[in-house]
Amino acid sequence: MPATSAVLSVSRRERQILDVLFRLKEATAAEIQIALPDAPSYSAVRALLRIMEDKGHVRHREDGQRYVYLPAIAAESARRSALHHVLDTFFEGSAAGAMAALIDDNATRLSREELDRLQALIDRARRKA
Amino acid sequence: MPATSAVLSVSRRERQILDVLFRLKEATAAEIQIALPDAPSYSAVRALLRIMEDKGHVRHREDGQRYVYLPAIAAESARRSALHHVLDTFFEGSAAGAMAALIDDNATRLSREELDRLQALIDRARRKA
DNA sequence: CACCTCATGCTAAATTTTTAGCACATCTGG
DNA sequence: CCAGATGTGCTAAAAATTTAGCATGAGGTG
Repeated sequence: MPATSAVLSVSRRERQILDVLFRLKEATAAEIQIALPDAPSYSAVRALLRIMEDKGHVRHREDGQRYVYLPAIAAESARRSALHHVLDTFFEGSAAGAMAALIDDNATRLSREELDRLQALIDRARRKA
Repeated sequence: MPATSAVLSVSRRERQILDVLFRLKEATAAEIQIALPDAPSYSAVRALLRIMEDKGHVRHREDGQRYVYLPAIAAESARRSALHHVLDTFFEGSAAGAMAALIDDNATRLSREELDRLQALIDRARRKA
């Protein structure tokens, strides 16, 4: 269930790494290694990160003497892009369709607070419509 | 912005092909080729499809003498999986958060009918909650 | 200071993906 | 019946991804 950026040119591992970074906001190579499915070697992770930095997919800041990596594209836009991709692929572009699926999904479990919040958003959208 | 199945082991092209198949429901190699970003050769597409069929990612039925390919996993579960992946990656698992993002997104544009439909779903969820 | 740990950068090699191109079968139209 | 389109299967090679492992530097400790 890959689902990351609009960048179609990321390899499987790169995609996984990006996913981890978005989830964690930022992470060291070691942390990424742990978070990765069927974890590759530490060395492999570092190599990947270096390559991805070249390509501009990630960047890093130095903390003491180790590197802490961050996604290079704003979480905001990556998120929008990922959502739209799912919409286009599975819901014929319909946001409403996707939301319906989310609400219906048992695993979702919306709390009363969340429902209120959604309610408010819908009311607002209605006024604009 | 890849976003397909839970199968982490798909390559870039395989993922793209799966995306196309989910979007189109089913397609011939030629149709897939056209729909693919920076289209590869026809021959390449067919080879990929054969490999993916081996791996069990797609299957085909015969129409006359050509093959029409379909995703091997139900759109339903692929969809759920893709949505959850996006949720986990970008919204800390919160469906409500994702929905909020969808509603807020200018590109979304919910019609009055859709709003009504969502409203109904929310009401129903509320009763269950 | 000598040593151990934990970083990094790099290169070279293994593995996977991706591609092209042949050989062969079926259908259609002249 | 033959030629041209279109389909398939397959194999081999090119390209890209992914991996391991070495050399090196900084920090901390007995």
